[in-house]
Amino acid sequence: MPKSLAVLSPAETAACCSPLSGGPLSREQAEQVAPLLKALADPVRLRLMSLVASHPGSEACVCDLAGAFDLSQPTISHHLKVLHESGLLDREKRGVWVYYSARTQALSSLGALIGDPPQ
Amino acid sequence: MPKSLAVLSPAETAACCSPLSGGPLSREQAEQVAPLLKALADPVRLRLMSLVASHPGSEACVCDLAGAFDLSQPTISHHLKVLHESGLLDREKRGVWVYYSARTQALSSLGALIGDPPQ
DNA sequence: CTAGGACATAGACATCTGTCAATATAGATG
DNA sequence: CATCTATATTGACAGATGTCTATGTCCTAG
Repeated sequence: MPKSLAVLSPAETAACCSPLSGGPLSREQAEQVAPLLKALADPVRLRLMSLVASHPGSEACVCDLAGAFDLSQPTISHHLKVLHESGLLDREKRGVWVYYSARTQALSSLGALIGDPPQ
Repeated sequence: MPKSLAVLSPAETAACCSPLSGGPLSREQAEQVAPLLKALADPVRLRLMSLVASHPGSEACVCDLAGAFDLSQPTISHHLKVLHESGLLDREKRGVWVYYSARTQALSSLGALIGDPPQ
């Protein structure tokens, strides 16, 4: 049975209920889920998510991430902001550093919506 | 163990191997997967995919789909083309009608990459 | 062969997106 | 306070994207 949505973030409520082949998505559902996919649908953001998610504790400082790309610091900051605002990354400041952590529940809900078989 | 990729379509090879939190994606991997997500990352295309995937036989004629949207026929045709070219929909002409069918294996590989736990 | 219907393509246009350089903010340190 | 370092914000700009109208293609029916 579907669990209660009351305590879930937007990212989770958007993707928790009905796999793609389990029935037509409503316009409202589609408009909730699409921004999450859009946030992931960029090679840089995909790599950022995978870098964060595969770090110990599923969290990483910006300084751990930026070096992996041939992009300016503001560009990395921009992509992290997109992922954060979509609800896929959490953000926490510690001293001078900012740590981003993966919302693994949002990711798995999203994966389930896209890929899980009907039942 | 990872299955052989030799017989899989681009859509499947892109998403078959390594869940997001299982290790950093390479640039090449990210550049293969991102276009699939981009194809799905639009509310209209999400609904099209779910409409096709939940039709009997996971296939539907354009004429079954267009009525569900308040958009012009060329716009629907455009979105179906995007989904087809990304490898998420197959396309088959039968007489006057064109049937699109969901590549469920591509969908589930993609879902697994995004959402599955590390092991 | 001609006409009609189903779908695709072409071209136009406004909006969105990814990137950068420049600048701002804010915490740590001297 | 003055400076340094880590990160964010701003503004600009080229290119991608979603939508439409107009038109083309291809099959089927008379």
